[in-house]
Amino acid sequence: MKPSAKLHRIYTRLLTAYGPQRWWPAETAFEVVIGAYLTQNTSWRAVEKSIANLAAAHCLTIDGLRAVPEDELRTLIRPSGYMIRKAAALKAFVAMLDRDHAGRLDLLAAQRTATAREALLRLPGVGPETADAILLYALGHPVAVVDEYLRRVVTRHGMLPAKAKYLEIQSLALSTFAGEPIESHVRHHNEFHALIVEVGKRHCGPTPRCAGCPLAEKALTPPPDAIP
DNA sequence: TTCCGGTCCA
DNA sequence: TGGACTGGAA
Repeated sequence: MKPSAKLHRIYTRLLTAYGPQRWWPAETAFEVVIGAYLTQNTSWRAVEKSIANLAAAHCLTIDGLRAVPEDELRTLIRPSGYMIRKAAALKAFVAMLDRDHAGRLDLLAAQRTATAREALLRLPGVGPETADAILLYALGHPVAVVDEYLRRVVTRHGMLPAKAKYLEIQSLALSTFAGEPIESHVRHHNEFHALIVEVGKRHCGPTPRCAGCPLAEKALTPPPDAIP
């Protein structure tokens, strides 16, 4: 089976097993941006604590984040770790919005996908995954988010070699929905990444735990007599 | 100790 | 390509 077809099968199987994930868990697009920074190599549970701190301090908005002193911002986001570089990175994001987009997230979102992605990648603390997460979940652009979980799934299931790069994996993920209507791509990529994270947390950690995984090969490839 | 919904730099 | 970065939970 072609890798893109196999990945599509994985998508439908995860959707059946887990149901829609309703991502990204946030009230506003800007809160998505903050969460995307804070969750870098950090559990979402820890991020929720920081988000609660920021909400209480009215720092979940652009104006709030611009106004808060950086040392106070560090204290607020302490639960999710890397407080020094993440505080500086969040300040740099607001500075970029102010300098290039009149302090408005929607004007950044209005840029072409490639243009917005380059602008994001120029920022400190934004690598390819954070850039794509912001593009997809905060700005509504149809891009695939590649994380360590997806890398494990596609390599462990033999769709790509173990040394596959970010762009190779992203290219595979993009091709998975190439046959779907263009207007559905954002929705599919949204759901797909969320489902990959879920199966990753449950089964595809550094050491795989395949027992009960909806993607276990037996479950993924049913015997011929089970196919109508 | 290991692991987090990674990024950066030598 | 390997380590440092940060704090907290299991």
